[in-house]
Amino acid sequence: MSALHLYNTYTRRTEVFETLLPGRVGLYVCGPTVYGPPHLGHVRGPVVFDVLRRYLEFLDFKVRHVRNITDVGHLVGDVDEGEDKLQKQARLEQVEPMEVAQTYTLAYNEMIRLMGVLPPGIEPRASGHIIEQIEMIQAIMDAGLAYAVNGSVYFDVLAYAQHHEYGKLSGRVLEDLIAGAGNEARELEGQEEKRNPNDFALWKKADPEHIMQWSSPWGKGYPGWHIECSAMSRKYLGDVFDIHGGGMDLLFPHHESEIAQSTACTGHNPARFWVHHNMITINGQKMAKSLGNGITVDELFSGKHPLLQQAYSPMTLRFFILQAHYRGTLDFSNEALQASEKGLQRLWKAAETASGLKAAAHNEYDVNAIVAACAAAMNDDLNTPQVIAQLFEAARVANLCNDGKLALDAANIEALQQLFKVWMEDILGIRTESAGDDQALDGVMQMLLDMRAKAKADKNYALSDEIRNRLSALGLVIRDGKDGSSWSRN
RNA sequence: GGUCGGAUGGCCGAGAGGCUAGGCACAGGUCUGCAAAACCUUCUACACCGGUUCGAAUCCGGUUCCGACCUCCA
Repeated sequence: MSALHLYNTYTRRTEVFETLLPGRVGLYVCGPTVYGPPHLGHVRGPVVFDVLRRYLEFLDFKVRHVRNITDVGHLVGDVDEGEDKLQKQARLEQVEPMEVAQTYTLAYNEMIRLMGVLPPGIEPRASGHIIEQIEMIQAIMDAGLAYAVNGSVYFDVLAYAQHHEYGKLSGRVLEDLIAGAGNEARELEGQEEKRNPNDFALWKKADPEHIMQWSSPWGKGYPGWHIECSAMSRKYLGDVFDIHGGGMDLLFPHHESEIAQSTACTGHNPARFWVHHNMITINGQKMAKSLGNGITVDELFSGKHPLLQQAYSPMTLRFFILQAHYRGTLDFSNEALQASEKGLQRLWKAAETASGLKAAAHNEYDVNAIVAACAAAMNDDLNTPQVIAQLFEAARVANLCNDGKLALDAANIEALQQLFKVWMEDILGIRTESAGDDQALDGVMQMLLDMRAKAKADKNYALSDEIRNRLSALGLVIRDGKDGSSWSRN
């Protein structure tokens, strides 16, 4: 494909990506609710949309990337009678809600930074945009599509549905929702206040003991979950913007409600493209805190979890995520992670090999064919697995050339080097993790390698083996190559 | 129960009417004091039953199994 195509959940079709304004892209992505340590599932979205953002920038778009932090507003919804998620956690830990939010916001950002995710241009917090949310709620009320009851405000789904489609994004039929509404599962707090069980909260009245609360025209309270994204995306990207992204589990009710809120307020679906990534599963099941099968990112990086056979590096995780298409589920397993780890190392080595290739007078391989294939794959709804397959083809070419089995001229060698730089590093964001940043250690290791080389030259194998074995016991592996030895942490 | 999506070789995962996905593992080879590593080569699969077609993993119908959403969720 010669132009970027994206699957639009709203239309259920793959469409040519066209921007509202020439050369500019407004991209809003739903960020995490920061009430616990980030797990594997939290990290897929940031990586997927980081690659989208990088690719858009590669295509010379100026991207305004907004990713929010939800630090207020989620209702627990079950036995806790609408208690705010953040507040609940805070009570357990005996700290301020904002302290909890800050702790996990920092943890989240640190984890994805390690994975090479570029920071968004704007990272708004829900708690910092209460005024905007109140204004938006007021506008929806002014439009006659929301009502206040006893200090809370609810969105009037039935009134809205008279003039707009409700349920299109998530493929839901309102009649079915109404029919299913009587089910036993719907015992939400405040249900008796609603005109219709499908109405959702825009503003919730807070009890006096509720720590997180703000003044509003309807009394002290706090905003509903869905309104924050509507208010913040509108503030920074306008009434209508190009791409709204998030996980598929947010389709309903979150994104459906966002569309309803924005439409009620501005008359428009806020996003031209709705892009959703699929879930990470473990043994075929969604990873979720409530299911107790979550592995935190920190546990993955340290290897400290019963399900983990070893630690996996941040780039291994990134590579693992990108080896699957973003709209498919991705099943976690040690075997799969280990396969990614090895494949990634092969790519890195090949990139290094490519940087040292010597040009031949004639040429036997057209590297630009690989480049074209990479572009076609990305344009086809971000098919990163195919881009990676092309990178492995490039690795093969680099290795063959290095072995003298394939001739490349200067132009093609240059193209090959650029291929790794542009497609692997810049666009997929896969960068080398340096084995040791410790210069002293590097120096010591080089000294030992030199001494061992001398021992080998003297056929003193007892000594050379001792050096290798003792380093191995320390977790430092020596590999003998054709052009000398190298080392790495196991 | 409703809505939607899946079932691909030992594992992970692309593709989508005829043409190699790719990675990992396995096997063979090159290299090597030994070992490891690295590199090259190889391995031909699409849940089941019907149908459409010159031709189906890919389209249609049915069956079985799995998952997601419908309630907070990346």
